[in-house]
Amino acid sequence: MMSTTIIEVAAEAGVSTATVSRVLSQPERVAETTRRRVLEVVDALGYRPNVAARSLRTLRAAKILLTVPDISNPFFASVIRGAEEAARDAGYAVVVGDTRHDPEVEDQYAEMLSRREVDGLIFLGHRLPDSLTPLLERKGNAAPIVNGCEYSPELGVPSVHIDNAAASSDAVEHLIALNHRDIGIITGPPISPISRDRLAGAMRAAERHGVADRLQVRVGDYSACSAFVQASALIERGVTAIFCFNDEMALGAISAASQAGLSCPDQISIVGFDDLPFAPYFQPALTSVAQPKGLIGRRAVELLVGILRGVDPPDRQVTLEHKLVVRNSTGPAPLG
Amino acid sequence: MMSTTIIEVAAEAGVSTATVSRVLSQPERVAETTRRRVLEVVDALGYRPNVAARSLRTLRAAKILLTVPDISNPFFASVIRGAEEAARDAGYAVVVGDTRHDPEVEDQYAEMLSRREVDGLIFLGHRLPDSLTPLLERKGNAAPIVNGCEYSPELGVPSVHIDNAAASSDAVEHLIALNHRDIGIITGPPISPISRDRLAGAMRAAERHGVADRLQVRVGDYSACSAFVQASALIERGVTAIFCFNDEMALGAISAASQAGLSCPDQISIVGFDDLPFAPYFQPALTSVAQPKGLIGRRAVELLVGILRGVDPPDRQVTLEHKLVVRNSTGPAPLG
DNA sequence: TTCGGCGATGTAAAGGATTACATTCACGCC
DNA sequence: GGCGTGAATGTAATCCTTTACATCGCCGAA
Repeated sequence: MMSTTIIEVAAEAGVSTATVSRVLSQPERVAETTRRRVLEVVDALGYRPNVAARSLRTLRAAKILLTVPDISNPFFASVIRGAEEAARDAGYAVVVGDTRHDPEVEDQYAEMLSRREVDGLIFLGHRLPDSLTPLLERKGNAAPIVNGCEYSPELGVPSVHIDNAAASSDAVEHLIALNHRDIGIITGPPISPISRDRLAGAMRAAERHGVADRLQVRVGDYSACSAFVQASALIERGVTAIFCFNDEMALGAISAASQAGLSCPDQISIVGFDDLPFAPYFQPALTSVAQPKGLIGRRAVELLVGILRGVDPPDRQVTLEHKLVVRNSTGPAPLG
Repeated sequence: MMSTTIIEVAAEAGVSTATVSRVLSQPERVAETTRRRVLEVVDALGYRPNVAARSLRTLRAAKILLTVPDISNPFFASVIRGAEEAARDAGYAVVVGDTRHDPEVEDQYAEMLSRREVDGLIFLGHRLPDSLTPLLERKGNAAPIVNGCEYSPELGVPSVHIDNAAASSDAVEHLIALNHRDIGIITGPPISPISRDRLAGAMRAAERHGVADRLQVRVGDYSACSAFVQASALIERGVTAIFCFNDEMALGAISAASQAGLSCPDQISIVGFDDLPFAPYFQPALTSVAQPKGLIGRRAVELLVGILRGVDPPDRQVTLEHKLVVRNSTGPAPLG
């Protein structure tokens, strides 16, 4: 039942536990022959260091917690992958937590940090659990917490994100260039800074072209279902284009358009956000704003690892490039 | 820097560490007044038990590892949610690992079990990492390992799944009832038992109706892209219906049909598998075989927790109900 | 009054790895 | 020959909790 310990390995190899430990964590400090002998015994006995004991002693868990607000959104999957790769490079494992937008669950996960089950936290939502504020105050810039995708300056936490306003502006500019004037927008929940930024960017673009007053804004919740409802309403009010703040909502909007007997892109144009892996396979292929998803994850981890190592990061705010990918769901506005 | 320990709490509250520990883990064994006083101090000092020390002592990590082959597949997201809920009910946290179908990564995650970082493992793929075979041999039925979604009898591991053959058979029966005779199938990788079972079920249904020899089988890899390619080939060979072994591939097939100038469902019918949350929003809304995703996760956890508690599960194989959800991507075979 | 029993609490021994510090030994140089 | 140096290894304290066992009162029964 009880698994082999370092003591048994040491006994079997005829060395002290210290030597065994060194063989495993700082091999260069052990003589070649000894090292080989110890490794043989380790192998023969199937010895695996007990992480609990190790992390008790070292105060390191070698783990990073990554919480996502909705794991069923494939957008986050790519971020997770990028994070895992970077974490592995730095010698950390990633624990993924799905908070389902639930503050209580967020709190539960945050506890893992307080209890030192993980060395740091990357959260992709916009809420920082209350239980972390003491830590944040105590440690200041050294608090091992990083925000990804979203960015709320008031949290005082380093973060990695794109320029959501500019990205959103690009999308609207694209529609305006196609002669659309009556543009509908389906946002995310207003509480999300990401959604606010995107809305601001969209407004700005509309203003630049004098169509701000014709902009029709509707609030969605990032689900296809919510977008279906809102898009139906927008269509009824005569928009010729709809910009959705994520791809899943764009799917709902396309569905609503089809339901209303409008063909996309001939009669209505639809733009999404995130450029999910299967956006090219939607009917029609979706025009969408691409974020460097994997890179966001990677840079967030790098930022966090920097903090954990005690090196002050050059930038506590990292802004990455976005890119509008034009496909078949957008076209010239129908005439008059 | 160092956080508060149980010793400081004990000192502050004027009791022994044993009492503090008991207040936290078996409150009923401590007198009301003492308990209250200790809890106050715990609160005041912001004491959080150190999990490393605890799990070192108790040999329990209170964590379950759940590995998925591809976290970007929303199908798994629902399974993960079900698992998390059940785990929480049982006092466990879930660590999610994305293996990307990579055996090496699977091995790395399996190591977490060997190192006792987690108490048990639920894997949703079809491969059991080699490093676990010793454990499996040693512990036999008591090995804390459960398989979900897939099922390979030869692994000798308990598992939770649907009857994939029957489900697949249902899908083909549906197509045949709509008068389709030239049916194309896009499978998953042949190595996956799930894909083999589904293929067997589809063949059986075709045989029952004497159209087995007209069945055209193509191998996909569960990606929209692979399905696009295979579906294009199938269309060229004149099938009137395509059954894809997941929804993402169905999306690719629809895209291929549209590319080929065929309208779905009028000229070609397409069936998916999994019934993803946004299947209703595809164009056309997708007919798909639904699995009880959340329940799969939940039952897998229950099975695992049973093993961890040492109670022999009533069934080491749990088969759950599937259901064919008919929407607009399937219709009567075109005449002639 | 005495004592068994029981509830509440304390004492101290694990649990397994890391690591500061101590020791040993071989080597080379004066 | 003596001694400093540095590499290789050993000794033992430490990380923080949990828990078996011991202790201490107190109450009720004899």
